Amino acid sequence: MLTIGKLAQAGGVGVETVRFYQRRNLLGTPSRDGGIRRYDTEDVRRLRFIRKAQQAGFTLEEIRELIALDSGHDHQRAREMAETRMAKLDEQIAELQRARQSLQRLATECAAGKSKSCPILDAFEI
Amino acid sequence: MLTIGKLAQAGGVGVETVRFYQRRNLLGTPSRDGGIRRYDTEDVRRLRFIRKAQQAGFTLEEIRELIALDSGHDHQRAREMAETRMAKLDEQIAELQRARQSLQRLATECAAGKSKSCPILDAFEI
DNA sequence: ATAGGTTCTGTACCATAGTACGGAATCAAG
DNA sequence: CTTGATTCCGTACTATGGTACAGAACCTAT
Repeated sequence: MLTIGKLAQAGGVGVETVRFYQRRNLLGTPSRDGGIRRYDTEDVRRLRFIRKAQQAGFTLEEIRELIALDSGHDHQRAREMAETRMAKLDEQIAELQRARQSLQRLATECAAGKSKSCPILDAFEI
Repeated sequence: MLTIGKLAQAGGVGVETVRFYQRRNLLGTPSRDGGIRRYDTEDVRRLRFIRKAQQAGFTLEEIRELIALDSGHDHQRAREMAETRMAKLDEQIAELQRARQSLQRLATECAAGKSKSCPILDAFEI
């Protein structure tokens, strides 16, 4: 059984973050040993789940739902959530690529120095 | 000369947003007509500049700096900022693509249904 | 036994980019 | 001239994901 500090260390997060996840119901209510929280390896797994899911772009609220699905073994809903998230990721990627392209074009024009004024600054002004 | 409401409308933002930009020094101090702010077409251009630069991924703080550069005609610094932003965009795009790929892999595996448990839920648990 | 590190609780604060609201004053239209 | 919209100011609140702190209690090692 781990104290909050050991759990945080094992999960690569801060102690306050564990307490924060607790408040958000991302971690179950731990057993107490004279007031002090005691965690097990399941909690470590849970903490790592949260970090991996975050990397996949899920919000903490979505992660809370995924955890609930895990208990209910609802594969269907999990697939749906993954697909929704992928669609969002595609949208975000496309948006960033558009931004990147227009910025690239402007920087190139600016480096070419054909116009008197800087196109990076100008371009937005239209 | 425009009132704050007309300026907001012209820039496609809310009145409160204009006041917010004012507080953040993204818009200059407007002239007053008996206490009431009066804006000109330059302010409309400025407002549109802000929105375009936001689309390119700049934060309001960076936009504040770009506006200062515009006054100082500092092309060099503007190019640097564009390049820094592009590098950040590349990083963000790569990160999202990694997230997308691992999610895709998981969803495909889940649909295939070879394993008893859902790989979307499992995969994070390792 | 005592010092220093952890943990407990609750609340407040950080950044980011706004949005909302109360109450007073003023402006425009009928 | 009155009604309704707009503007003023300051402050507080939203969402997201934490981070910090105060003051007390407790745990561990010397």
